[in-house]
Amino acid sequence: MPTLAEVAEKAGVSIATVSKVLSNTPYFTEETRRKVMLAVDELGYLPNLAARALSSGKTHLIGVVFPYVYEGIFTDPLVQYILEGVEAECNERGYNILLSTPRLSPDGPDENYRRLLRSSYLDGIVALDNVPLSSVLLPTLRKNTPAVAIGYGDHPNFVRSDDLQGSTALMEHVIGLGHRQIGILTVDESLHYSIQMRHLGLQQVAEGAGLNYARLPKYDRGDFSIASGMRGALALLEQQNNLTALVCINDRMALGAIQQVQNMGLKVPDDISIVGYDDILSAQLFSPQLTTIDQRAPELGHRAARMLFALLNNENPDSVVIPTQLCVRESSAPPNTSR
Amino acid sequence: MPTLAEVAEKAGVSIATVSKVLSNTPYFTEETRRKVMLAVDELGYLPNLAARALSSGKTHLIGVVFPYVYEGIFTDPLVQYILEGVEAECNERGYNILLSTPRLSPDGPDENYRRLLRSSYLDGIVALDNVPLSSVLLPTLRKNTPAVAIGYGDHPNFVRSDDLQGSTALMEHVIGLGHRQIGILTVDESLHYSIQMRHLGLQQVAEGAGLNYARLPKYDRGDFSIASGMRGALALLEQQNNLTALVCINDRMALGAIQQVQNMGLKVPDDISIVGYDDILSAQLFSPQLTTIDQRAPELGHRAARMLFALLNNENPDSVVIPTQLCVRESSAPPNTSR
DNA sequence: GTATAATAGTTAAACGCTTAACTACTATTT
DNA sequence: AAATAGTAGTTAAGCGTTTAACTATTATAC
Repeated sequence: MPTLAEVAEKAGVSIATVSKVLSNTPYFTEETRRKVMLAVDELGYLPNLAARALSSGKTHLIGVVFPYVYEGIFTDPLVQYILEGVEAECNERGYNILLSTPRLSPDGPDENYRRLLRSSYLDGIVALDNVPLSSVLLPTLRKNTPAVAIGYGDHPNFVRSDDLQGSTALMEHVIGLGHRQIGILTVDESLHYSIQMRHLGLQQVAEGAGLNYARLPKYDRGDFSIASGMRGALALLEQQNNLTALVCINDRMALGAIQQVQNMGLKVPDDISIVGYDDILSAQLFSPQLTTIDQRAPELGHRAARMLFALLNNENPDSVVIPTQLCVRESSAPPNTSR
Repeated sequence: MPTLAEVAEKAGVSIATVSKVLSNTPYFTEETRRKVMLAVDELGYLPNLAARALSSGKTHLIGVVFPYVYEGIFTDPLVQYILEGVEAECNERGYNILLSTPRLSPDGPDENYRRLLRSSYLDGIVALDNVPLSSVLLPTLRKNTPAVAIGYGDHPNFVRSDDLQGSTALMEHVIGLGHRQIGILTVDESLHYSIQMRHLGLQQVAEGAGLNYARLPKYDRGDFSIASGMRGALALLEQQNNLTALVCINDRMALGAIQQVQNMGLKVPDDISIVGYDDILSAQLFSPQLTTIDQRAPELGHRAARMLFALLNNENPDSVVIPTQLCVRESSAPPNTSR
């Protein structure tokens, strides 16, 4: 690979001149600029990014961090959409994405990740930070790396979906339809801040309607999977067979629940309403189409990236809470009073 | 951030000694090693990756390249599974992933990407290379960057799914059920090598069964989307209403086709069989469950990454063709002779 | 008892770029 | 006419590592 020195020699100028011409510094004649560019073209010169990074302290590399808290994180629609959004913003600005998926433990993220964070290799970081187990962003604060958290991690710059508003809207929809015998399918909330917020929304609305939330039939040993949705629906209906609605903490569990109750000979929504959260692709394809909450995940990625670039620009962007959208489809209806 | 020099001073040895101790070179006393490690711990030293990259020429960064040929590539299940597989292998070895999504044009990939490739910033590259429009790997050959292609791009090291075998199995299944009035829903094959191979498999089996493949009703203006599957099914059935089977080039179009024929009052598979290709998540959730081909995409990612590490290790790995698996589910059945 | 090999460390060059500090010349102001 | 400001380019230091080449000491062989 040709270096600046070779370009400089070919163009008959100094190394510094070439460097400055390439970075568009003023004070050069058209003639010099032309000579340099010609030499660059002829040699096919491209800057060595490592050298540039060492010298300038800028890598044009953005770390995008998804803690690896369960198998197959890239098949998580939230992760996909965030990536989509961040990629678009970075591409537009000529930044590259370094994808990092640290393994978490109570002691914090793994060694490799900590090394990366403090290696001066990343100009900035966007991290999905929703896991109480350990924050992936704590170390950035110490080193003053610009960073944006997506979620509820304790960080000055964040973007998050309004889980409270979303779950409130979802529960209001269910209760507004007239349901009172409601089962909840969820996961261990200690794993996820956003899940805690969703629970809070469900609880507030339930109690506003005079229901004792703590007493509602609840299955909380799910793991977001379809299979666990099936198990959960089975468990709840065996426990109390007059339930008229199941509220699920995510779409995949809701889809599992629908399959399970259909297998048991019940009709959705005639015999039982089932609602989810996320609005994944399958939610619209499934029959019946799933009533759910669209959390506008691509927007999370876009906003987080734009916020990060504002930080890199020494601006002072405001944190953002993005409202969700209730999608009423076929899987929810008023309770069947004849049952 | 502390540097080697500071560690060296604190430990009372030279910079070179610290560097060598850290990279586990032999010939040091236990005493020296201990002193160095102590200083490293006390200062919280972490190597500057840019400096290391410049000096050693190794970045421990693997480029993972997905050409951005359509909106929302990260929601493509093939991309997800490949990423999943590559990530697992890289994480195990302490390598990081640089995610690159070049925009393609007939002149080749975009400027940014070409710059990246030749910047000495990547130790190796795994690229999804299936688009005849332009190869994303051509430039790597010139620079001797170790690279593995996933797909049919013209490259000495590749991993690919056996699309010919997969489409052969799919068509044999349909014809084996007794179908002869078969419609094809597909996309413009000039866009994708793998699609060309799938067509070839369909054609060979069809002609082996005495059908004139060129004469089969065909809709080839799809774009992989559900919506285009609906349009395609409508177009074919309007053209010829005695079709007993639709073979779709991917699952999303198949799901669209099923919805469309159901809207038209037909039953799947009683009135018409519909099969897809890919085995996406929704394929198993949809009702009826979709008969399709599982191309074992995660395996593609794993194998490609392992192949790349073999190259980095100066070994000479063989290219791989991975067989697919036919998944027979509910959406296909023998033709209804009463129609 | 000397040559050879192994061990334990140091010195200094190199990687390729950016940029502060400097020189030299020309144009403008007072 | 001298001082100042603007333009056009060069010199050289510095970024933080790695590593070849070197020195010095100790152990082993014959």
